[in-house]
Amino acid sequence: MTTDDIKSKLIERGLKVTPQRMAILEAIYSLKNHPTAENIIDYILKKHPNIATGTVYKVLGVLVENQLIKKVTTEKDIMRYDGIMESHHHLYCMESDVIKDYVDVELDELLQKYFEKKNLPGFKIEDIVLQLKGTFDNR
Amino acid sequence: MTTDDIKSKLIERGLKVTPQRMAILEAIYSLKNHPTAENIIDYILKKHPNIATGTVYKVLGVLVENQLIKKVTTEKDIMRYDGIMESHHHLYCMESDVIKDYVDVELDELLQKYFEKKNLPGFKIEDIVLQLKGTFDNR
DNA sequence: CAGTAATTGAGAATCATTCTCTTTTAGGAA
DNA sequence: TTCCTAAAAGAGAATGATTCTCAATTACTG
Repeated sequence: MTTDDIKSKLIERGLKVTPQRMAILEAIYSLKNHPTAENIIDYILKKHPNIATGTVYKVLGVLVENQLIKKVTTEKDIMRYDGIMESHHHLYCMESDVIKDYVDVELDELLQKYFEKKNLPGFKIEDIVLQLKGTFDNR
Repeated sequence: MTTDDIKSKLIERGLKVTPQRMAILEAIYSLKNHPTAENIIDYILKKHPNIATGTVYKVLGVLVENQLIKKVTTEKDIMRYDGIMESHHHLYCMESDVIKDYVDVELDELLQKYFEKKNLPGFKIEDIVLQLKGTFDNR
């Protein structure tokens, strides 16, 4: 993911390209494990000492609205963010709060077929998120 | 769900039976739509004008730890609570924040079988929660 | 019914997030 | 390129959910 790639993503959505938005997107792509706003701020401060906390939250909101990133919720009351927009699920470790991406095309197809047959009356599904809660055995 | 039923649940878990815990559990069972702590406090204040906010949060934490209730997360940063412990999923309406329970034994079996075969290396699944995000058509 | 550890109340403290308002800036137009 | 304007960012106060502290109260044990 180059700087130009990131810039293109913003332009595609009709968003102005600002250094702050570039830096925040770059941070989300670099930081693994679904960073919190705080993680992102810490990361960015190295290169942009003057970025305001409020700006980070504002930009994150804009990026979510424009579907460049996703919010990820856990049972902790801190929001986390995910830069991967392809369909995937999450393995959530309740002990360590680690969230691992879980891509499973076969499962997605299975679920899609299942819900095509079993129509949910009055509800239009837009996204199916499977949260697999558990613990990582080994390290 | 009678008062005695609720009391039994507390005793089963080895928890002391206090009026506050009784009232909070009763509130969660009565309030539909996965109440927030605030919803619960409002509900309880009618009968228990002196209950402290902090107590409600503390009790909610204890009830979650003891598996009498579950936390439910949405993209809003307010925690919601669920008194139904049987396996079920959620239809989450992104427009109205309504959360409807979705019980589907067939789906649970399908998922269970699927993950029995497809072993996830290094991860022990304890709970599978499907969040179906979308919108309710009518109403 | 007394003793004790657990629980609660009251309110301050914390911490993530939002808001307000002023200043700055990106990007289109001249 | 330079100008213009709406959009974005900065600074820091405000908000609001949740947690913490500590003294007073209470549920259960014996």
